[in-house]
Amino acid sequence: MIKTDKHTHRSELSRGALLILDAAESLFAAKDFDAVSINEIASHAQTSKANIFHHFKSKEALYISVLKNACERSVSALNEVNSQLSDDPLKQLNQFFAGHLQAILSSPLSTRLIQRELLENGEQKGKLLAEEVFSDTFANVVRLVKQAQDKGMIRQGIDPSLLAFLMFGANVVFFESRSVLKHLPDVNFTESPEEYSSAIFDLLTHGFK
Amino acid sequence: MIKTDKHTHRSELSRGALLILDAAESLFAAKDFDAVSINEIASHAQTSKANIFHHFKSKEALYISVLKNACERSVSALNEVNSQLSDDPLKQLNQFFAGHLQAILSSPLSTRLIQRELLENGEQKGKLLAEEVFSDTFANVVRLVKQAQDKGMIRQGIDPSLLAFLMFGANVVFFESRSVLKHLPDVNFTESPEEYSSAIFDLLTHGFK
DNA sequence: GTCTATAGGCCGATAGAC
DNA sequence: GTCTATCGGCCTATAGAC
Repeated sequence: MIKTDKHTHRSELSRGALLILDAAESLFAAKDFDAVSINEIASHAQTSKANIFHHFKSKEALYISVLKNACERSVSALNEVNSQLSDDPLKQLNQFFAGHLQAILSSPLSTRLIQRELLENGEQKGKLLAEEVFSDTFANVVRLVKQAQDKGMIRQGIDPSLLAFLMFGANVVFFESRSVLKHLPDVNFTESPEEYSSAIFDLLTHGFK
Repeated sequence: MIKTDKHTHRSELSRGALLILDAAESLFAAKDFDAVSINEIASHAQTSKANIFHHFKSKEALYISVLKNACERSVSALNEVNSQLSDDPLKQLNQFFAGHLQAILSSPLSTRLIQRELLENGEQKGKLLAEEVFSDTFANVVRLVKQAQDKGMIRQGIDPSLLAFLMFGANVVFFESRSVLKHLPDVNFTESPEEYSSAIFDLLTHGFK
């Protein structure tokens, strides 16, 4: 766990602090840590700079609160996806894959925050992110793959973690690349995540051969 | 083209300027634009702050020089990969895929720079990046897929650009995720890009079924 | 809890000597 | 081309009134 002496969960924060947290989230999601000033957050939250330092002991502490919140929201969104699955392991996999992409796209702020954290601080905080954010969901998908494998619906030669990784990866890359994808000729799937999901899943299922 | 009144190609730069450029590249690759100060670049290049402003008209101009250089190096590395291919379209695809991952991993500085540029400025500069960096290489791979499709080696239902995208994406995500991947249990492919390449290509070829 | 005012530091960029 | 010295500005963070 990250250690912070102040409250970090939304439920423990006062109303004023929540406004600050939300303003900070949208700004930290849009721009790098250093590119966001406390003044800017203050004016977005319609309060004063000093008041931010009253609620959060430093700029970094505020950032960490924002990040933890985003991680929690992200994890719980994925748990929700995980809880609404059918019985057929293959269908489960398909549903999870589509749901994951939807979750990513419907909370672009959290996604961007985590993505940047991975890019800038991955080498230091990779372990933390692995354990607190990705581990459970990833393990669940790996388990799904293994179940399907046991029932003969996925061939034995497949490495479950590799398939799981590629499924997550396909979604993440879609999110990351949209801004450039839409300017490439002959790319038709940018505007339709559902089509993308089902086309990728079909490709992974049957291969291109 | 980005317009810059100063020289931006390495060959046009003096020795002093090159030292600055290299120092700047390693720092800009490691940290965000705002997190790198001219003072820091100066001390890494063993020169003075003022001298940097003598060679580059602003911090941003220096950053753009660094970025353009990285893009050019990245493009030419991929062209090299593209030029060493066999006749069989499918083998070509496989070779390109493996070569692309190798190229990414062997120039992590350029890769990180471009990745960050996409993350931070993708919405504005997505078109520029698409046209100047990704377009040609992407088109080449799409063409490879179509050739293989014409020869019946890839089934007709496959969208060539989708397959090409997933191949690039699989490599990019591998690069991005290594710092967290290596902390996930049951993931064995992190340390071996070659294994990863061939396993993914096999998965894409035959599917998991 | 919220404010104004300000401390103290580092920033990008410039002037001008050599 | 390279340097030292310096400017004006914005930054995080704090002091202290209300």
